[in-house]
Formats: sequence, structure tokens, C-alpha cells
Amino acid sequence: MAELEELQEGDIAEWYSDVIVKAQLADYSAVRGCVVIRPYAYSIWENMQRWLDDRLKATNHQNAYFPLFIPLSFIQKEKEHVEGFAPQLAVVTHGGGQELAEPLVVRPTSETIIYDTYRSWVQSYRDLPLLINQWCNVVRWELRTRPFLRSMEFLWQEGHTAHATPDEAVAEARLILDIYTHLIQDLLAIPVLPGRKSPRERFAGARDTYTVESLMRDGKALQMGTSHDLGQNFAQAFDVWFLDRDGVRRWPWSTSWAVTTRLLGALVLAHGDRKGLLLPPRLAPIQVVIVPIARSDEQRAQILAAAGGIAADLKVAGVRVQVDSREEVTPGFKFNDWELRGVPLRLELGPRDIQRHQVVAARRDTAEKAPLSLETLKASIPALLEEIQIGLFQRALRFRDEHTFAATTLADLEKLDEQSGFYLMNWCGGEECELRLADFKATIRCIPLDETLSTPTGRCAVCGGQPQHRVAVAKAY
RNA sequence: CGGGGUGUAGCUCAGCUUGGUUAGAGCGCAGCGUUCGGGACGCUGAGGCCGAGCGUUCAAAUCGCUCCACCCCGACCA
Repeated sequence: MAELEELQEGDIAEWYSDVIVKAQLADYSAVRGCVVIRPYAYSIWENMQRWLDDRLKATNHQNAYFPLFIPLSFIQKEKEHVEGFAPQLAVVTHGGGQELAEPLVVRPTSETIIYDTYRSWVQSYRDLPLLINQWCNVVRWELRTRPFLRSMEFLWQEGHTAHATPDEAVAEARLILDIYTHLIQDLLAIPVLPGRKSPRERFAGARDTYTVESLMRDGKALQMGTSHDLGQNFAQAFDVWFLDRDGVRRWPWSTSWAVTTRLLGALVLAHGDRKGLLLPPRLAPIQVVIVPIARSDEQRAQILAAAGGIAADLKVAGVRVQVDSREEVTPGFKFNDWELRGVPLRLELGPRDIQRHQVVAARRDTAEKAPLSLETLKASIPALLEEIQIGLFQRALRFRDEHTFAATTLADLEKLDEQSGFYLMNWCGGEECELRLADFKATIRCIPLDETLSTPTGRCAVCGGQPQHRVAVAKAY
């Protein structure tokens, strides 16, 4: 595998699927567009889930589960929603050998079935806010699929909340965006650009869509998570009412928000290199792998015993550690194997080390090797893992800064071919101007929430008119 | 849904142009032995409806037609 930055677009695609398969993250399945998520990747997903689920519970959200099947008529109740999702629906027409009276769609997202239920849950302002989350799978009939980044079935969490005031709903959508920001920056070690979507890029049926966008190492942007201010659209469409404090009947204001297993793909594309995967320690299923090196059988027994002791100590210190005691492959093979699988830290333990009372620690991120004293491992290893975690984020942040440019005219976007990344561009807010970006295979990724970025500084780069914002433009996955 | 490509051992592929013994290689897998600080080696062995169907022929992995699947590239999408 060559250095990622040197690869052409098609080769990146090949590198990506290579890493996915060789690092045992996913397997292609018998079904087009659907992958098998292997234990290694699922374990990473569980680590993300655990953190996010805890945060959601800490902010008073509760988990629930709604049906996989949704009556077709439900999807059709919200005008924009149906227009947005109709082309992507998988529809069940038969069951038990009979044609169904009404077809059932396999959920592409659950707003409709959930609001149909909320009608009976919400009567009074005392029932609000209603803060529900569900972990599940969804299906969207994609034409062009890629493992994790876009598959026909994927896993996610979808939050659906209802509030008594519009301000509360917006505050909720923003709170979640903030939680996503922490998840992605603190755990995945990937910097995000938080912002709002242009009307054109908004979720079907939303009043406003908030997004966190990141840059992959090939300079393309990836939408990492979204949080929608749905206004009263779904409440209205599904006839959800509450009697407010002042005796007036109102539709509640609602939000929905999601992150998906796409984040697993982001991990590969944001940190991977020519050796393969590189996992941030806080998410790595195996943070430390110990590779024993021995010449004779009795030496092996001694070294394996020592390795087992180190592993036990590290486990007590909260480190996820594994001893690679395979005898059928050489240490050199193991080095490459674990590097491909992205384990952040490797400890080599051989006869020399036993003698000197040390291990040799090899960092996946910098390829540096250094001896570590056995006495202080319980402190030095967690510290080193933390250093790697921070370093990965810093490196990704530097990469993003170096790939963020200004575009003052449309012609500046021609540079996208040479130098892909975020291009900050003044925009009048007109859809005609936005559509011109297609000439460069680019889209408006977001209007940054950070006003130092989004405050316009000149004229609209496309039409020369009065700009409304500066927006982040990029090629996207 | 359009364009391109590929289907032969678990994987990567050769063989097909010019039809003809028992279909091959490397890797992987199993057993045994030697190895082990950056992808070790030797010996032995298991493993195939040549993507599916129909046709041409004395004879098809090989020629023709149809279908299917997957990958890559574009328009639509988390």
C-alpha cells in the first residue's frame, strides 16, 4: 500500500476496501450492498455506543424500540419526507403467503411510526419534553454502496424528542450536536466542523439541519452526524397535540438526530495509512498487543509467563491488552499483522528484555520504538496511550487546517482537483449559485456555526451579489 | 439506472486466441520437523459441477446466445 496522499481517487477506493477486509472489519455478503460487520469492527462500534448511550442517559434520554415495519401510508403523510425517501424505500408487499392489504416499508428512519405513537403519549405540557432514543438498523435502497460509508442496511441510533417551545427544541438539537462533537473529537480523534445545512441539503421534513462534517485523508468531506430541528412539521402531519400551560392547544416542536456505523468508515479514512488501519486508543478493542519472542521451548515458557504477568497487571490498570502467543507465525509477521489491524501500541518481549527488565514499546502512529521499564508499566502504558490519542487528534486537526482554503471566485474551486479540502466561500444564499458547485463535483457541506468562519467578507463567489454567509464547500463522500 | 471490468481450489490468478489425455501455479489450510528482535523454510497431504442455463460439436473451462452475481466509474443519498 502506498502513502495515502499519493493515491489516486480510484486507488483510494481499492485501499479502503482492502483495509476493511484485511483488518477484519467487515466482509462482503451474499446480498448486494449489505456487509457483515465482523467482531473487531462491532467491538469498536460497541465502544462508541457505550460512551454515547451513557451521555444520552446522563442528559435524561431514555431508550425505547419501535417497529421495523412502517405502513406505507405513514411515510406519505409528510410531504417533503415522502419526496425525500420514496426512491430509497424497501417495501414488503407479501406476508404469510398473502398479499398485504397495505404494503409495509422497512424503516429508512422512524419519524413517522414514532410520531404516530407520540400522538397517544403526548396530551399535556406535563408530558414534555419527551426524550427518546432508539438503537436499531435501517434500510435505504442505495444504488452505489461502500462498506460502512453507504450500505443498504446500517446500524445507528435515532433520537426523537418533543418539546413545548421552539427554543427548547433548538436547544435540544444543539445539545446533541455538541455531544456528537465530543464523541467524534474525543473518542474518534477526528476534528469536526459543526454547522447548519443549506435548505437544499436539509433532512426531508426538517426546518433546520445541524451537521458535523469532517475531512478524510484524501481531502473529501464526510458527514459524521446530523441533528434536525423538525419544527412542528411531524407533529402536525401526525396530529400530535398538547394542552399548554396557558390552556391553548399546540403542536409540540420536535427534533431528531443520528449517528451511524458510517463512523467506522470515517475511522479508516481519517487515520489509516499505508500500513493499514490506525485506531485511536479510546476506541481500540485491543489497545496493547504483547508479542513474545523466544528461541527455545524453555525460553518461550519463561517469556510467555512474563507476558501473561504484564498483561494481568495492565488489565488491572484498565488497559485492553492481548498476548499474541501464536507459534505458527514469526514475530515479524505479527508486527505487520497488528499494524494492519491498527492496534495503537505493541510491546515486544524477548530474552534481552527479560534480562534488562524491560519491554520494547512500538507506537503504531509514529513507528517509534523505545524500551520501557517493567516496574512502571502500569503508569507508563496508560500515559502513552493517552499521548497517542491526543497526537492522533492533533495530527488530524493539522491536516484539516492545511486543507482548508478560501475561494473568492467560482474559478478558485478548480483547485479542488489538485488540492481537495474545505473551501470557505461567500454565498448569497441562492440555490442557483449553490447548484453551480456541481460543476466541480462539490457541495455546500455546511454553514459553520463558528461565526469567525461564517461571517461573509466580500461578494458571493458565484454571482457577485450580497453574501449571506461564508460556507464550507467540499467534495463529499 | 447508464458505462467499464471480472467470474476457474478458501484467496490471487494462469489456461480460452487456435476445442482433444487425469485442469495448473502461488498464497492460505492440515500433519511432521527445523525456525522465531520486521511478512521463515523443508517434506507430505487435503482441496474443483471451471458463476448458471441453453446451444454448436464425435468432443466445451475454451466457440455462440441468454441469464445471474460481484467490483470499479458517473447521476441520487447517512
